[in-house]
Amino acid sequence: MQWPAASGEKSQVVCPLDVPLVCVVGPTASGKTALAQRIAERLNGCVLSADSMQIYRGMDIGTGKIAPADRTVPYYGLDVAAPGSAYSASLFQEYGRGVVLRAYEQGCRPIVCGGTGFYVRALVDSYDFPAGEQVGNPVRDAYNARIAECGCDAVWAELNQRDPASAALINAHDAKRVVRAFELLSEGTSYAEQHAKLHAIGVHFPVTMIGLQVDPEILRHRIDARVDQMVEDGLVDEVRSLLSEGLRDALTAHQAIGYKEIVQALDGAISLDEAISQIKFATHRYAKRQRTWFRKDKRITWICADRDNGEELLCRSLKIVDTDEKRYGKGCA
RNA sequence: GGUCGGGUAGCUCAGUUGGUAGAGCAGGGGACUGAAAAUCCCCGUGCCGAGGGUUCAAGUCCCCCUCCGACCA
Repeated sequence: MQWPAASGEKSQVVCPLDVPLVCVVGPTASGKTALAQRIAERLNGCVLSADSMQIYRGMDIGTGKIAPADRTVPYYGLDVAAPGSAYSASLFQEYGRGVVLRAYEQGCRPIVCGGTGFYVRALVDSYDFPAGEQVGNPVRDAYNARIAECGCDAVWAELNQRDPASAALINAHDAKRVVRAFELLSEGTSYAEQHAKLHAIGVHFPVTMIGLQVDPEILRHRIDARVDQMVEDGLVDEVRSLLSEGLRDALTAHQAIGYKEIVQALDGAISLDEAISQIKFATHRYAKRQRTWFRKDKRITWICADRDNGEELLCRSLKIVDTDEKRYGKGCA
């Protein structure tokens, strides 16, 4: 996997900014939001959340969305979509890039707060998503139905007939990607073709990436405490009210950790205690995947957030931002 | 005190007629171009409670001890 060069290399920059775009990344419960907000306060900026679930209106407690009363700077990327709608990385790319450019125009510095690695990359790197039906894609529906009927392996075998290059890149059990491969074929491209571009991806915005690193054991305890707090704060009621708005049929929102489990508890399939412990375990695994995703991005400067020491984290972050700006400034001159 | 269960991987447990152990969960690692909090791939040595005995060979049979649970007193 190739990663774009450091932000200082201007030649690759498609859409140059005056200064690098600051991104705070890291696993869930690492303290991204608090740090991003503090940085935004200092830099006279705003926060752009890059989070596939906080994007949904009404999903507040379970996604760890910062409460309106606690917001000290303008926020973007929250409550952008209805929970029933299907959002995506490409929609976020379009939205997020608009936010970034508008903010710079207005002299407000956006600070990206990213939990969804794919969204951050779609925003910041030169991903080029092919055109096609975004919602209610008939190809997607058709192949999902086929997989439900014949099993994923059989449908993968069919893909292997039509497009062996793509099939070779996709595991025969990976239903999401098998379906996506057929979608891409219907759009005149292929999974293999798109995948090949990964190795040559450039940067769209120059970035300063700050990663919050927390010892896994400490993070696990923090997650558990946070889940208990969410339940105390009324997660069950939130899910109940989302159900009345059609959460059950929501393609994406229904997959959110903390929501799908509570839905099961409300249905009586599992007890509330079981749901709570499942939410904790699912969140641990999610944090592990986030760690894996961000770990390979060499642009990230990691800072230790084992302890909740906001001032220290802010100082270190501002230093990183400052250093990067100087380097970038030099590159431009 | 007596009877019966049971003590095997961090947890819940499998382990066939004796051939030195294996699942699920948890955990770890990895992949990822329009669902990404999704989806998928890889990773299991543990005094088989302690001690003794039978046997070429014991998690598995016998004895004894110990701990937990249930029942009877």
